[in-house]
Amino acid sequence: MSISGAEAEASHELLVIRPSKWTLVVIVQLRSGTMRFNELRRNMGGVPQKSLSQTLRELERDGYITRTAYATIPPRVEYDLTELGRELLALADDWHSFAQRNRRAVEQARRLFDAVDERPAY
Amino acid sequence: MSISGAEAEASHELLVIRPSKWTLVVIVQLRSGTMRFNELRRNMGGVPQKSLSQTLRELERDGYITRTAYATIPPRVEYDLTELGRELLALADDWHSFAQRNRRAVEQARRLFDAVDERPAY
DNA sequence: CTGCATCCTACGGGATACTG
DNA sequence: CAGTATCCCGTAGGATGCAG
Repeated sequence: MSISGAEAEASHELLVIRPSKWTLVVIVQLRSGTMRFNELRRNMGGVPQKSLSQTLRELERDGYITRTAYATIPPRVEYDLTELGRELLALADDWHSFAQRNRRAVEQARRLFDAVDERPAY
Repeated sequence: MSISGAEAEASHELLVIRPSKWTLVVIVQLRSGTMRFNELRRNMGGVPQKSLSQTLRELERDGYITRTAYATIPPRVEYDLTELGRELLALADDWHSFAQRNRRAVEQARRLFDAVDERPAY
């Protein structure tokens, strides 16, 4: 399988792998099951309501999560991963695993790179 | 393995999975081996020089690619994947594969979602 | 050929206030 | 409780011109 092709296609495909700041955080939060809006909000630290709403909306739109609203007072909305969402979760885990394994190496590489103040003729 | 934890930690980890617009495009371009600057540029479509430079610099800094400059006239610079870069390439392939498999499904989900103009009480 | 410097615009995303 | 509306700002990133 080769990715290289028309740049438009490449860009298009790669768009899928440039999630917004909070998308994958939501995905991993829903790992253990159903969650409500403010429940997510609390568990995700300082995420603004606007960002969370937008993220949830887009995830629902793309079919990664479901949204179930109950017409009670007070209102109550539950979010869940779909099958597709669980696949995305698997990918997120892969990335996280990768990041965990190589965090030190990358930090070290950065320090080395930054230490070379004599970087001539770029 | 659980991702959930302090939000700061989660954010930090997830930073690694929010590459810039061109990072993964470069990575997949280097799949087949060494490439020069303008060679990359041509194969990547309309990428501005600035963006490509920045991307290459950061990838080098983090240890994903190597940069070899030859002091010839005209100058010549070659880029290559490191071992770490190849691991990143593997992840990129996973994402691409995922995107390929589910492109239709996501498009369909979007159409369905957008078709519901009666979405009350969000 | 391989970059850097500059300018400019669009957009993500945070803070705050308000609503059903 | 679960959002929307508005404002504001930093930064990504595109276009252009210049340099070694």
